[in-house]
Amino acid sequence: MRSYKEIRGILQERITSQQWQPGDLLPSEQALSEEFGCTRSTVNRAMRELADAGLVERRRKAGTRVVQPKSHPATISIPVIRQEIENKDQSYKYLLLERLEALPPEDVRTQLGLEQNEKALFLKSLHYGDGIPQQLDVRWINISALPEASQESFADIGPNEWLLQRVPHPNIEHVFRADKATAEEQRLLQLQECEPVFTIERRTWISGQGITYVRLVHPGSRYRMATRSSAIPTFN
Amino acid sequence: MRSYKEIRGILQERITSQQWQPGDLLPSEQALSEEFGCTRSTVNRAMRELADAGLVERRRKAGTRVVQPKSHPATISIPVIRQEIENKDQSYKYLLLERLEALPPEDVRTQLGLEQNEKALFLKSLHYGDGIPQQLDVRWINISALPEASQESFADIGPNEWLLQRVPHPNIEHVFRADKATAEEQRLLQLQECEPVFTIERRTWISGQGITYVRLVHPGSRYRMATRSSAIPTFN
DNA sequence: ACATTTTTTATGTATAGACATTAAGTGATT
DNA sequence: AATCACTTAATGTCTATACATAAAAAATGT
Repeated sequence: MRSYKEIRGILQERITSQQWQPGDLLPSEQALSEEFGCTRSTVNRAMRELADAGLVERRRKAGTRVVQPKSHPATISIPVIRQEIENKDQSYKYLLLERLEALPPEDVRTQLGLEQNEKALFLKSLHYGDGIPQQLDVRWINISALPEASQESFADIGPNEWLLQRVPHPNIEHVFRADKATAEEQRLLQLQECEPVFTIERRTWISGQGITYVRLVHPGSRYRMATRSSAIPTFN
Repeated sequence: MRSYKEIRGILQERITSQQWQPGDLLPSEQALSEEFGCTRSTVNRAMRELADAGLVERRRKAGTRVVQPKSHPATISIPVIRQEIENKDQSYKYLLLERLEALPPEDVRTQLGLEQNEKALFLKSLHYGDGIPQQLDVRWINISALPEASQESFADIGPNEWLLQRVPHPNIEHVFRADKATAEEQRLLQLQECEPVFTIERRTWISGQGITYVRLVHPGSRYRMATRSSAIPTFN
């Protein structure tokens, strides 16, 4: 008797080995359940997970087809910078550079969904690994959504970490860029002439309400973002 | 009667609203099935999908707990550059700069898993949008794994696109970086002084056998990588 | 007090069966 | 040939039930 995992593995193998090619129709759940000697439910779960993984597409009545991918998937996990530094066995240091409540610029205001004259919390902080600057965090926080932020000094904990604890499961949008460093960035991050920065721009919100808008700026020579391993699963 | 999607939505709401906080134990499937008036299977599916999404962690006997996230997830889809250009309604042009079979450098050799004196196919190509260079593709292909590549001129189709069709579902590993441009990159991509490049490094393989190793080099000022929308689902 | 065994319990998986939903295919009608 | 309604086939979901498995908790023995 075959488990859904075994079946999923067999089907995946037939697809990646191109025994079944993009566009090809897979046998119906009915047919496969007979082939594998199990119920349709079991096959259903196997095929559903392959669909979740993007290997096949399923449509009622039309059946299940192997997908012709049009792009390469990549899933990234962006840890809090302290984690990243400590994982490299470096000493972590955090420095708050600026903290004030002010009217954000227009673009940030709309990103956070604030009123015309609503103030937000502005934070600028720097994170070191072994005494070398690794990340500049320039951030606006919506204090209407998070009044506790006004009470927090951020002297001892980075805003990223603080927010991750306080608002654990927001919606997120990221933009990644390679930028020329501004003069300030060059000074703060101790960059060499012409050294670029790797920028992560992040916007988070919960049910339509903006939480934070941040630019995480990294020295190009000291930062890389990598996908854990393979994109195609590798399930469990 | 509630569907697993409704239940999943209700549980998700209770988590994101922090009615259930990180570390909290959720009610058992049994208890929830009574609350929602359905069978345990239905609750199981709802909770399982929340676990897949990373919102909760489940362990036999111990139950289901809300996760305290330690990082921000981001899933990216990297389309073939032609798609990306045409989606912006720009005219696409492709130019093959170099094509030769040669011994790859040591690091590439190990990445592809080649023998000491095994040759590989080297390709260098440039992709334009509206006449402006957008991507430089510098690539090695394992011709032992893909003998057809030797027969392909790559005069009319980019290697990325060709490979996506030929090897649709490989394993993938990505590294993203902000780099200083080399002199050659500066010339080919028509970069300004000090303009950085956004580099995507990709390694693909199937069942241990290396397929390709590539550096996709983009002008920093003309490239951004973005996550589609939210990281936390947004399911179906 | 500590280690070992047993019990218990929540999740994990499978089954057999039912009905729902979607959309492809078919055939009749215009 | 185009449009309509009807049939049908494949996936989608749910139920009720059973047994498996992992690990926490309790009971037992030393």
